[in-house]
Amino acid sequence: MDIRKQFGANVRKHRQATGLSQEQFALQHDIDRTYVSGIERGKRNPTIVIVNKFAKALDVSIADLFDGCD
Amino acid sequence: MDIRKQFGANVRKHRQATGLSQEQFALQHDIDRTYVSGIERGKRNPTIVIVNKFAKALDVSIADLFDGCD
DNA sequence: ATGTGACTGCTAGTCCGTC
DNA sequence: GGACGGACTAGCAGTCACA
Repeated sequence: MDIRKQFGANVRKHRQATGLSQEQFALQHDIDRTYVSGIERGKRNPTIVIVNKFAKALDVSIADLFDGCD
Repeated sequence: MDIRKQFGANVRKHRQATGLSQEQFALQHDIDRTYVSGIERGKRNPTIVIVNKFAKALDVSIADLFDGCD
């Protein structure tokens, strides 16, 4: 599976676990609304700094966001 | 600790575990030698596609490359 | 065998929208 | 609420000469 899709799926899973919408989540953590959308759909190829930002925002480890890769 | 430095340190650790020099490693996996150098020194902010490439080249999981990040 | 600055092409990251 | 498009700037990918 494409790593971008896997990463996006994990972001979505953990965001939904927080009960927040993409918009609420984006606003709360100072991220662009459309960027969250793009990430979750696997259309983006984020840098590790962004990965770190999402991990902290979702309150999960970075490893959790790469769960299922391989 | 800066995630770029942590990532770089982990890459270096696992590369050295293979017994290969930066140059040998770079040649073997079709990566530029100076790029490996930049990564290991934490001067680069690679994308997850690159992270995936390094994980496969080093034969470790992606989580291993983020070991020690909080 | 590795560190470093500089460079070009392209894309990551951001902002405005519509459906 | 979320998908998707266009446009823009900052910064990454990839490479080189040189130390």
